[in-house]
Amino acid sequence: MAEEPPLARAARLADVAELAGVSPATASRVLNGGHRGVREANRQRVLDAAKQLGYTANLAAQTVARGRGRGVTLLASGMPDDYANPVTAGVVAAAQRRGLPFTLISAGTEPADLVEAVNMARGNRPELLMLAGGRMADDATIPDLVDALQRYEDEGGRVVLITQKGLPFDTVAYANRQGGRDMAATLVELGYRDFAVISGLKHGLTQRERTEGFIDGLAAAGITLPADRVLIGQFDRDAAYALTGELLRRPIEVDAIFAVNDAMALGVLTFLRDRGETAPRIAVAGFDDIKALRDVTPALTTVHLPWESAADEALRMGLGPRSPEPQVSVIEGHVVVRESTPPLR
Amino acid sequence: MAEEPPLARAARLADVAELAGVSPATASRVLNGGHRGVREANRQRVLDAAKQLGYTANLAAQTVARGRGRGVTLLASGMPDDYANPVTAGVVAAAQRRGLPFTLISAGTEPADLVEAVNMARGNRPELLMLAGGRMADDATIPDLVDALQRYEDEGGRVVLITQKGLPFDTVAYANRQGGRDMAATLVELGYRDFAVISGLKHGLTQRERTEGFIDGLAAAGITLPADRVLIGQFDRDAAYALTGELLRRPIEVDAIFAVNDAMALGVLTFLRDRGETAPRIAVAGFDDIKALRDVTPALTTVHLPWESAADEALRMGLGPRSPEPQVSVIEGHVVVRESTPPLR
DNA sequence: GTGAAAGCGCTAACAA
DNA sequence: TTGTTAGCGCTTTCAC
Repeated sequence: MAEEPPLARAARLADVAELAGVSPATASRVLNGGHRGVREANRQRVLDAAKQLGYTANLAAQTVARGRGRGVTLLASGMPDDYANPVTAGVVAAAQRRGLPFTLISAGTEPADLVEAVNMARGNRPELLMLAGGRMADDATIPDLVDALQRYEDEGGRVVLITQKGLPFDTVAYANRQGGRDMAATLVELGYRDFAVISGLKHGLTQRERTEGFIDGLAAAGITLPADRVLIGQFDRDAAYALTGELLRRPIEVDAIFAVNDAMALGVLTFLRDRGETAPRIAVAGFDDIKALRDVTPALTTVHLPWESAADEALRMGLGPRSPEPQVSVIEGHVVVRESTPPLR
Repeated sequence: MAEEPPLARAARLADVAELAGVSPATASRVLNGGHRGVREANRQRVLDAAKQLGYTANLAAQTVARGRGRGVTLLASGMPDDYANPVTAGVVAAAQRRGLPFTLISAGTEPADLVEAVNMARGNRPELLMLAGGRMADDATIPDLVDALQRYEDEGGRVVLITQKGLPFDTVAYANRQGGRDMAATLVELGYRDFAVISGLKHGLTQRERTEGFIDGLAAAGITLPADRVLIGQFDRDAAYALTGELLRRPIEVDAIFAVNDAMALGVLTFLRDRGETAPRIAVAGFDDIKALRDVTPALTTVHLPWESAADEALRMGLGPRSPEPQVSVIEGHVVVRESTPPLR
């Protein structure tokens, strides 16, 4: 039985310095500071001492001393859902590639939660604060949000928005309207004529743009989509499932359904399957091209979005020099046709 | 044009105190410290001042002053994959429920990465450090890992392992062996006789236990599984896809395949579908019951694991008083029979 | 190249 | 109830 060390304390920089026989300043220089001038001999002793003591820099102390923490904090609204949030995955990967400490803060779903989460994130003083997630067009908390973020930038932090177009910060946005339009053109070309759209909450910007783009695209092909063909619910699979049922109960012809995201498309697909394949098979298209759906049958026609490069772009923006005007980088997707929308006839 | 404030600084506690006309100590008491005795009048003034200044506590400074940070840090090895890591999701949710700041650190896939990540996490001095992810039985870095974690506990931090059974720390483990055994019993009962197992890396503890449990279960039913019926590859979908092809190329009878996790089962399912449904349909079973697969066809028979409550249990352990001996909490799953394993005949 | 010393923003004894 | 005073561990001028 070894003596139980009753209450060890973490080794501090001072301990390392002492053991190495140098000053804290020197130890700091070799352990953290840019590899400036420290004589090789001392350098080695410090390194040895650090290893021997199992020294780990106290990041909090560094943050205090330096005035700003290292790393990226991603604020994602809502919980990580089952269809792995591709944005989060992309950012984690991108941050990892650059060796940046990554912190995920997930805010609740209420708009006010976001503001609160931003303030909490501010507390950590990360060098880059990224916000991801949809936003409501009529959100009353936007001024507060902008205010909090603005404050953060004024304090020297950086802010990058992903998906949150229209706010005065560097932004990576997806070409939602364009994608919707392209999808419409594609489906028309495949021979479909009677459409319905399964969309999310009325005021959500993302779904709204995708829906509008789709309608535009149909219009360009000479097709008018009656307003009652756009069904609205939550932005998720279950809502889509329910909405599809509602849609098919109506006495109308539908040969293709466009869901504004893949999760919802999955709901549609599942509903269609559950009710049994009746003769007139209905085509389904989504938006996002999330990987978790690649094994679904039938394979889903959707708008592919390059998540990884989008995340990379966001980091590039946020880590680069700050530009006087907010930059907006629009990421374009492209339609991928798969089995869920077979050519008609 | 408003004057550009050239270089604002974040409001500090001292600023708030000054504006409120009280001492920093008092301000600290109302803003952070337990709601102790502060005269209501002062209390209000501090609150007002804070709001007016847009004050956010500098968490790093608090951590330094208090000697320990608040919140939970989850160290997940590997990247968040497409089949949303259920452990991560569970912990995020559980932490959120308790209002605990949550940080996710994702380590690389090499064992050595884990150790490094632990040291990095130590730097943040979180009150609770959780490790999730599989572990190799023959991992040479285990002593280093244990050492780093031990150190952390000695310094006053808490460590909880999820899934990493067998290390001297509080642990939440899954009843892998049991689940495998139950699955075997279930399949036999359904009438299956000729089995194959698609498993992951030979030295992975999780997959090994599940495989052994399955074999035990078969044995208990009087069935011996030839060693060559256990195919081994990576712990993921793609490997399973390839292994299934390899398996079916052999001149043997197989009427059911047990994959050691759902992601792999998905690979099996997809391969089976891709090659076209030939007459003798092969049953498939998985393990985990991840939600992302709930819409797969045929619905997957699998071992359900209660992720949410497991995460809750982990937090409960880690946040509660430290017990002299490491606690191990075993979470049991149960077999859920779905369409992928129809009763034979 | 190296060290002394002054902070960074906050908390917590201890007095008052 | 409130303020004073030391720190917490680290970085960073600024001399030497």
